[in-house]
Amino acid sequence: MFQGFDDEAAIGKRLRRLSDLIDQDAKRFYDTQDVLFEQRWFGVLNQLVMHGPMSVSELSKALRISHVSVSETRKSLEQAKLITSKPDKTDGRVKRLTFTKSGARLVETMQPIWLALEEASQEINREARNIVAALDRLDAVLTKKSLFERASDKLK
Amino acid sequence: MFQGFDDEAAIGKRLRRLSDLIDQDAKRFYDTQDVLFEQRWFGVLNQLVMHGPMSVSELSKALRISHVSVSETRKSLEQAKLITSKPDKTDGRVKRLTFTKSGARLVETMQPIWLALEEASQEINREARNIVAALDRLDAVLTKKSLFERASDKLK
DNA sequence: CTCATATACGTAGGCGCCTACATATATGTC
DNA sequence: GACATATATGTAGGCGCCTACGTATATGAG
Repeated sequence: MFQGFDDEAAIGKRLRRLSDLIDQDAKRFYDTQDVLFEQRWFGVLNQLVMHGPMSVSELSKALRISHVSVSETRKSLEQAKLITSKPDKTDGRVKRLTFTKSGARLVETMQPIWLALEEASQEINREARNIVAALDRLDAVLTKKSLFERASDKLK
Repeated sequence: MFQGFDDEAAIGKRLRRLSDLIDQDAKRFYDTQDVLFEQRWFGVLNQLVMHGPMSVSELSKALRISHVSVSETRKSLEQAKLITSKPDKTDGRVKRLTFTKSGARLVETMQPIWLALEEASQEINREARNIVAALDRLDAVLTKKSLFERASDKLK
């Protein structure tokens, strides 16, 4: 007969499931605060708050997601009139995203909500005895040698 | 000015990113093995290997994903002629999924590939100093009190 | 036997990421 | 100045999950 594999060891699925749980809870939280907010906006808006205007490419690197995903988020934010794109003065390829007036107002509105989420995350991290450090380790281990390389080695 | 929040503490995003990294690597690995395989099939096929025929609802509970997601995977597996659904003898609502002949053959073909992925996962888990245990802790902490509840408390 | 409630499963539409590809611009070499 | 290569960004289509809703069947109380 065939061997079954321990689902609990399916790390990828567990990461995905926990991520979905957290996203769903954050969404419910936004909903109870009566704010129209797309979760993927947070990363971009947060980066613009911290660093001022940034390009799609810069945001892609800072957020460690593909430039396509950033571009889609930019589009959505522009449609909601929260940010605008301005061409770079010297490089014709680059557009820099910056807040509109209503974007700045939304960020002001979101501050206590984001602070509550941040504090809740810190509490969770403490109770889980530093899940962030564990994710750092996983990140480092996969950077050192990918699952693909490791699995390929096991087949030789 | 507005406060920026530490992206590194955005636990949900980090979980998602690591999950995507692992999924992408697994997909590349399947591609190099010249097998046409959808990643979401693994969980369902693996459960059927371990437990014999199971219903959508049972799989949903075992895999801890929604019954809709299981139903979509069932549809895809049926279209690939790897499983078939049979009505339950006593409960007209229930259909049980079971392997077809080519499904059983695919599982046989996949065994060394899945074993390689499993061994690579165990190696990663060891080097990351028990990421599985850390995910267990996060699971328990969120079960005890959700992000939603914690964030709601912070706003009071 | 009726009816309220619960459960199983399927479809529609959505979310947040991705790869592949295309177009425009920049850079560096010859 | 020409040309090869690199970079920035946008669109198309896809993946794997989700909620909401609808339909069919089961169960238990009265």
